[in-house]
Amino acid sequence: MTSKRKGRVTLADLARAAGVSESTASRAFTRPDLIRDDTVERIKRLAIELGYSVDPHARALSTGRTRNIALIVPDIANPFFPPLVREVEAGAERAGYAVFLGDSDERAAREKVLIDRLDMQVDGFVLASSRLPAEQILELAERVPTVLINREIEGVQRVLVDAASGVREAVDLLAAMGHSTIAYLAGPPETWADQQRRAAVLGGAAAAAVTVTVIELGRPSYEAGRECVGSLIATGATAAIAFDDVIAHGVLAGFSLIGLNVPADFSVIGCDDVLAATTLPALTTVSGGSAASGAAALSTLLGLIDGAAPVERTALAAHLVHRASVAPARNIRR
Amino acid sequence: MTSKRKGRVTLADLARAAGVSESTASRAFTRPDLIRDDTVERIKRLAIELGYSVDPHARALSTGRTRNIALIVPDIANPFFPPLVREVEAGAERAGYAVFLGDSDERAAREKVLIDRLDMQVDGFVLASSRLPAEQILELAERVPTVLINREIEGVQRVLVDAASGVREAVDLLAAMGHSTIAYLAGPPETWADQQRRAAVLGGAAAAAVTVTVIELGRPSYEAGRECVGSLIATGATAAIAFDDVIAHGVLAGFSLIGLNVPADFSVIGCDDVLAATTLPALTTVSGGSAASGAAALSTLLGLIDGAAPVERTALAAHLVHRASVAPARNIRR
DNA sequence: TTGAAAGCGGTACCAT
DNA sequence: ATGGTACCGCTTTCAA
Repeated sequence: MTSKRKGRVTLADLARAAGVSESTASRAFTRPDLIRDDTVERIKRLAIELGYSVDPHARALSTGRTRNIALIVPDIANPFFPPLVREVEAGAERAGYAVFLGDSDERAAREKVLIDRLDMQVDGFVLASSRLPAEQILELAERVPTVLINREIEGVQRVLVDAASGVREAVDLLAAMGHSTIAYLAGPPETWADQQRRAAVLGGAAAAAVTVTVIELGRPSYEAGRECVGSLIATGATAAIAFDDVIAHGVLAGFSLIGLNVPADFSVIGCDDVLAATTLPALTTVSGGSAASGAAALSTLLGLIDGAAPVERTALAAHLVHRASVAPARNIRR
Repeated sequence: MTSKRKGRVTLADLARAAGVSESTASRAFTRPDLIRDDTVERIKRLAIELGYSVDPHARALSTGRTRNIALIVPDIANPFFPPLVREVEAGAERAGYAVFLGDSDERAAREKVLIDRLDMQVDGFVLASSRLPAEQILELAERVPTVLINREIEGVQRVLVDAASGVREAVDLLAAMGHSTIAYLAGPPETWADQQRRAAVLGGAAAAAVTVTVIELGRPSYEAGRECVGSLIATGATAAIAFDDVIAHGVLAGFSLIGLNVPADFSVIGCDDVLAATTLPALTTVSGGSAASGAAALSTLLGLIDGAAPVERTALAAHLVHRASVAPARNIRR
């Protein structure tokens, strides 16, 4: 029993100083209603004076509750996540929870390892864009409170950024602008977000009678966007909807590099609205709310932890934000 | 004693199943060298079979070590931090540590609260760009292993991105390009990073005989950068060095908005190199290594935790990365 | 309203 | 090489 850090003040010390039993001292914090007011006050005063604070481990060992939660993201460097993390963080702090952050590097195996390491140390999980197979998530969720962000699994609490409606708007806008051939720059096909957006583009295009070519990009990145411009033009499309803003941003750069003008020569629409108006031209995008999804997931999780049965599925409406990267069609090849 | 989650397998269960004492079962994991090889193997196999895993709280309570660390940042949404977080995260996982993330929202008070909440739950802290008064940091550091990033306090372990040399290069480049009047777009004056960069600009300018005006911007943001362009031009400067890339990016937008061309009409240099070549024009910047500082801080912290006495001060050299936002001077006013 | 004492799940010292 | 057992610091019956 390696004694802990420095001269930590324990509950026993506090109780002795206050001339009460440990039970009473403990209750002064956990069930003050059971203790005489003046006693409570005396103990609390003494606690501050002596610098006492409860040992979370000891408490957790005895209660089984940790007041910690875990947030797992596939890539903290992807601009979609920082605002989400920020909200979870802020909300957790308000509720008196601390948060473990795990970065799975987009790999299911790592995600699993992170979850296992954290499992016993938290009261619940928020899994953002989880890459784990559904069975594993189900198994986890029935054992410990778990909320998914942008992953759809029946029976598991989840918060979904419903980009579909916004993507429809995007397709309709392009159609209205005379774009009869467009492209969808796809994200990781294993993600719910891509599946949903892809379906929305395809569905919307069919309804509006526009032709769409899907270009697979793999890991969504600025470079991938920049480099796909050649094949993009080759499809004969006059406009593109990208899986996310990062890709769209790259596309913007790609066009600029070859001397083509967006939106005059080609229209581009992104998703997520995480770059705000910081691109040139300002990116027209489907705004869903990275931050909002974080906030929603957190409150759902807190509800779950407190034994409530929150809405199992929360859909956050997304809508198209018109900025400057879309204009009427005009054939760029001559 | 609210029993913990579901039917957790405890060490006692495992020991019973293996027909050994708890001591032996425990040692199979912590000191396998003390136990007969076949016994160790049998216990470990059984552990997997039964789904046993040690309870971190119980272990922490008894050993005083948590295998957790805390990372506190002022704003996870500031692009300087995600790569840093990523590195800390990755390194921690490799070493078998989990990481708590705290976002102080640039406020010392919140930072203090976060630290207090996490204090007992971690083996050490990494404080990035801490806003806390030096005494508080010193007090913390002498009680628990602590490493600072971009904060200079004698006696406390720290990792510093030494932008000075890179900033000098920047000033020299501008001078060589004929810019005789430049501006420094300052960051939060209470941060070490700003103090250091400001001094480097001022010092470098004096040495190169160029005039420099400092423009105070407060919280560094894209908007602040975009909006300061007017006053920037009013100073008569023909080039600017910004506290960070985010501000520089805003400045780029500001110029574009009023129809001025960077770098033809005005040269801009950033700091941190977190936007890579994603701006238009690609931003010339002082590259310090957000990621590198995270990695360095983590290994320093692990050293500290293991009782080593690592170098107290690690300076990461920064250098100028030439991209496209700088060109020879040319008076923009006529 | 308060106290005594039995855990919570491990670790590590002291024996054997 | 293994076992017995006293903690680690707190919560929570059960009694008084």
